[in-house]
Amino acid sequence: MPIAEPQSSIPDSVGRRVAGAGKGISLVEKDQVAKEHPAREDGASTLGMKIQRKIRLKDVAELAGVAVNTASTILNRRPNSWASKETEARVFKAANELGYRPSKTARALQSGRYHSIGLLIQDLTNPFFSTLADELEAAVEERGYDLIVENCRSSLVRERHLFNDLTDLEVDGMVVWLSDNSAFEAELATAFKGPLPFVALGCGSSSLPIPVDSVVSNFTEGLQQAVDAMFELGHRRYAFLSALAEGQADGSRPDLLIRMLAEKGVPQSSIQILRSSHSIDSACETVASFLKTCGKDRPTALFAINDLSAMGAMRAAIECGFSVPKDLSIVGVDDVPLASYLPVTLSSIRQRYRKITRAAADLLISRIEGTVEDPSTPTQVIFPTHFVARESVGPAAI
Amino acid sequence: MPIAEPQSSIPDSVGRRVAGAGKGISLVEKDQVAKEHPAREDGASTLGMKIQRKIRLKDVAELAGVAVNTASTILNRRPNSWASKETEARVFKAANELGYRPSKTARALQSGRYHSIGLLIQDLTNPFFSTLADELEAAVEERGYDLIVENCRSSLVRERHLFNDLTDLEVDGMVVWLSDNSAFEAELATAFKGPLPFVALGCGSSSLPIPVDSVVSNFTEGLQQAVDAMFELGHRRYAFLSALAEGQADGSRPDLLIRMLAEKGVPQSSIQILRSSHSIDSACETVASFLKTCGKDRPTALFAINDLSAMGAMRAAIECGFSVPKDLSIVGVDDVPLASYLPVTLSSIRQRYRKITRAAADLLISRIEGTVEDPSTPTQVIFPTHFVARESVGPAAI
DNA sequence: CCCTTCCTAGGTAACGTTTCTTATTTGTTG
DNA sequence: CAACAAATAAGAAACGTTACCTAGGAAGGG
Repeated sequence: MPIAEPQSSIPDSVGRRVAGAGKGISLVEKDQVAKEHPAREDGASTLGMKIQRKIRLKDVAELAGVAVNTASTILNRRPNSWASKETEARVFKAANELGYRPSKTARALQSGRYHSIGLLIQDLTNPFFSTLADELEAAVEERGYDLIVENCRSSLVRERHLFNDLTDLEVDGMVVWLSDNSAFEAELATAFKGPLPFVALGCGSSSLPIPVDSVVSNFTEGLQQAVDAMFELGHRRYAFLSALAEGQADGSRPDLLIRMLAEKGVPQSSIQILRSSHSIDSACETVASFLKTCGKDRPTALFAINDLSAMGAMRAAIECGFSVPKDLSIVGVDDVPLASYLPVTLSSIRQRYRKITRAAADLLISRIEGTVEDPSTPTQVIFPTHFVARESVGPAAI
Repeated sequence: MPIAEPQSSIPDSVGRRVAGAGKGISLVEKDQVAKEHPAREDGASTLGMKIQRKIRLKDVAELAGVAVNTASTILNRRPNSWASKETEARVFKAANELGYRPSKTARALQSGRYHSIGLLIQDLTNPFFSTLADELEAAVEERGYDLIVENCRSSLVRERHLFNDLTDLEVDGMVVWLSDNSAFEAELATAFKGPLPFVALGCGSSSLPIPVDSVVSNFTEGLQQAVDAMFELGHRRYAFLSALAEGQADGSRPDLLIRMLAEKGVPQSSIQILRSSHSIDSACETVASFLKTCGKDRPTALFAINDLSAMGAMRAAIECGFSVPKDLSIVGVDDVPLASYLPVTLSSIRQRYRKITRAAADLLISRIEGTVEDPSTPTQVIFPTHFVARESVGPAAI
């Protein structure tokens, strides 16, 4: 509700729709009044009913008997809002009576500010990203911004396209979760120097930092906890369900796992790297066909690159006649809300959605509003991750 | 890529970023050139690097040696695009050299068209809605529109607020999936007469039709199939996990179930109506506390209002020590993609996402573009639903 | 009593497009 | 050979805001 007088609240919003009917100002009836301006006939709804012309600031100003800029100043409560109390009241009254709603478009065109921020994600149907979007929306809305979701729908070319045309998206800033920050190293650096503020999100390991504003989860800690726990449970043969290509996720993750397991004396030959795309069906297929062919030294534990893949893997295991966790323990990444509600609850490496989105919103908005101390150096925020054990892990079968 | 000459494709998009550097037109360096116009200094990135002023159509026109409107006409390939071949070529060349990107905002302000449509949904974190959004986005994008997701985040007041301020959202049309179409009857009717085209989505039963453009799933068929199947499996005591209030979902669903079961001789006293909010945790709690207290004539089958609730219910059953489907069979609604990948795959009443979203997009866009035969009468599209049996249902335990 | 200063406004020019109307050339026809 | 139509282009006015600058009157100080 942009229009609200300090003291009194505005009339109910349904009332606004029909207000002004008696004023002869904003309604066009049949078509007797219509000729004063060749008003866009809106095509639809041309049968005997009133169609309402857009109410402009000018209409409000006229009704209140002031100039448009005066009305603008008052309605926007600009600093140095000099207007007298009575004028102010007249303007608010007129605005409410007419049901004035400012045009965001005109505002944006003039001011260059959009009051919205964009979020670039891989795949909205992945619960991880939809949760992220949901949280981020809440975070930016608190601060007066709308969220525009840019969904790549799992297409890498769409991702690159959207990222390169970032300034086409008319927003004040962007939050981006790329499939692989290191694959976008050059573009990230370029974009950081560009006019559009943005924050890169991601799930990083020691290969960090990337030289742009960013909020990342430190994957190392959570993975270490998971590895410790799995080793403790007796697992000695592992599978890692990774992305299709190196480029489709933080490429260091498999290496990280290999290194951690090596420290415990697990040879690399006991670690199977599986690759699938990020969709659940692809994960399921990949794991199923692996389980059917891997013979006697089948892994007893599987790490998946995210929870969605982990779910696919779990399904594959079950379909192949294995029981989770008795025959195969499974660990995901993200800890999506759903993980703890599956029929076999999923163990996962938790990312702090809420914290990540709040931090990203804070960082981005301070960048947008110019309240950042040293604009030339990137700010990096890192949040820890940790392992959450649930039903999907158990002791290794001998 | 809005700017592309019919024959030749545009230069690579990274190149565009720095193109024009030698022309002395669009770049401001250090701050020697900067005084000709008090250009918005973009706060960020003020250290010795070039910041690029937005390239306007005017710049393109100047470089090409034509008037702005000429450039506009050419770049937009307007019908009656009279311009001579050479002029056209000059304009395209200039646009590509400068990396011109039209301002959507200015375009929208002038033309009143936004080239985007909005989608109003309850809860983006519900896989049903995120899938719907994903599909709808694909559908409208094919037809040249962007999708703007308006997420109510499960807040009914937000829903009503957003719906009432529909015209505030600057889009060419809306697709809305309300929590309960019948609760919005008056608003829907009003909005249908309003200037903004919209299509109502929903899951209806015989209480349809609603008198606005709409695309609905006929819930009756799928439910009938499910009821038949469950009865066949021997189930005689049922639970229905419904929305918190009548107003939070199609209110006729419980009645429908009761009626169908009555036809089979199942008395209403054998049907427990449970109520929870639409979140998975709420569903889980509700069902868990019900199962803990329901004593000996515990239902053997549960219908949930949607798949998310069904998952919550399944988890509740498991946590209470029951096995699905041995002790309790569970049926959801929606058939979200995830349903068939759960460790215990979920039986569900399938809605045709793809068809629904395509139909909604077609209908809405024909409305927007004025290609609808009789604009005053609403069009209604109904798709069938059907029952998909999976692991979560089985024969009733005696 | 006049010159400043505050208070309260209004005027006008942007913002970057599209659209409507007008003007110039060139070629064609009666 | 004049008049008229295409063809090609430009001019100017919108679209609905906000931003910057100027102006009138009242109060106050010298």
